[in-house]
Amino acid sequence: MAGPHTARGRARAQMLTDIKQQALRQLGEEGAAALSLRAIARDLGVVSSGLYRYYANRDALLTALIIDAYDDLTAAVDTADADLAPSAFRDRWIARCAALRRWALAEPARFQLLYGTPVPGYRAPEDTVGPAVAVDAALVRLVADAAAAGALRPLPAVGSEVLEAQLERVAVGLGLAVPPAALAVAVSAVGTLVGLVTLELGGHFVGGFEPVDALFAHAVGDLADRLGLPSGPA
Amino acid sequence: MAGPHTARGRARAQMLTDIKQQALRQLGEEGAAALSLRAIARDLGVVSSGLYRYYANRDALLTALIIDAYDDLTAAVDTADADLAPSAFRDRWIARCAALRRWALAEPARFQLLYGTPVPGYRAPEDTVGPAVAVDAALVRLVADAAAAGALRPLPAVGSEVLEAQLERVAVGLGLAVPPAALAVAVSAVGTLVGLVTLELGGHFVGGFEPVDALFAHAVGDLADRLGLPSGPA
DNA sequence: TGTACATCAGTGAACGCGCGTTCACTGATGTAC
DNA sequence: TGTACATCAGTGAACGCGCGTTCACTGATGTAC
Repeated sequence: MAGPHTARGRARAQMLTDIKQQALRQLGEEGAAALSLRAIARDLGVVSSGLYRYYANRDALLTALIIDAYDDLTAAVDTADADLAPSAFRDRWIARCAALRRWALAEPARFQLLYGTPVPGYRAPEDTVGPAVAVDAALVRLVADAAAAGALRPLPAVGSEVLEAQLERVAVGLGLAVPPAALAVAVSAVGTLVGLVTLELGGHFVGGFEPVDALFAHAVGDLADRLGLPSGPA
Repeated sequence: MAGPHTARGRARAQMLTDIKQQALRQLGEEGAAALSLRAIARDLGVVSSGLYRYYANRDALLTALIIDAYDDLTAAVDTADADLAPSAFRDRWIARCAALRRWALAEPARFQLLYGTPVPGYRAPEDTVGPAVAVDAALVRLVADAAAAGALRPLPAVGSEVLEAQLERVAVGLGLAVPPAALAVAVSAVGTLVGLVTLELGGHFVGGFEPVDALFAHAVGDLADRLGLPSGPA
């Protein structure tokens, strides 16, 4: 392995990102299933077999793209409320949810890569689990913060021992202290966000709710209500 | 056109469904993007060019599969509460939501065909809009029935003129009388259902909430609470 | 500083495969008199 | 009921295209003495 301080090392790093960048361009135009190493090589002015110096095969490239996408989405969600007062939990929730949608609309193909139909013949390796969970964690963390600040409305128990146990296990897995009932709302909130964005990207709202902004904002506000998030210090 | 009472007519009808059936088998094994006319022909013991007597091209077959899938899903949802008392709105809601999930888990590829990543290069024609809307209508209709029976909790106004106008337009489009605020909840409920099922099919709950039954039931119950649906005559 | 060797990026040809769609055709089924 | 013609299902060959991956190779970049 050449270090990053040799010309080779720098060229290699550049090429790795060039490949991903071209892959993303293709992804945006044709969808993940049509992602082709030969087309990427063509666009880069390189012979297709040359790519195997950088990625072991097509699946390895897909995995890299998936991990990058999770990381980007997590970062988008996590930084969305940077300008808001830490105690403005409701506004922060809204900002984070909106960031998820904004990212998805800006990068539909990458969103579909994460939450759409599994790519035929591709099986996501373990490495993608951590980055995938980080997205959920970015939303749940806010709820945990609100809980720590005593800013969550007390919710009725979930009323299912199985679910209660699962929720506790997941909270531990995330390393976050969230009351089970609140976590249940947060997780199904992730479902709502993913579902609404999926429907929007799939054109299911065309002719009805387009633009979807108002519907999405209402749904997000509703979720905040269920969590009992207060607007903050005003 | 040979009528349906000639040997040719019957053979033709049979072949049309045989093709779809083989297509569904392939869909289940490889995903929609990999659907191939040649493979279907091979499975049917027919030469690939022969299929063009039945479907103008690959897209036409995809369209037929999509419409069938919407129709099946709608039927599954619509008949899910047939055994329940008409006034047991809450139980009926739960039954209908559960039917959607059950159908999706039984037919994951067909669900993804409807709500997953758009098939590359395929543009859904207008004919699919009606069947797509029918699924939503199957869920909203129950809410409309509850509203007509005075069984919906009065909800606060949605607080957005844009959204209010959209909701009214959609209600008219569906031909259903639903208070705007309740329709907003119902539509975002569709988002929640699609999102949770999408996450489940994508393996996002593995190691956390599997089996997802309890989480799903809780989310559906929560939605019923927001609509204020009563359990019925007890 | 200069030379000998090792590393590795990128080439070009090849393997073996798959696809959608068109076209002229043969032979069986259906229709009209 | 029997014959002449029209319809149409299915054939087989072909067009033109794309793909992932392997392999032996050349030539430039890097390393160790």
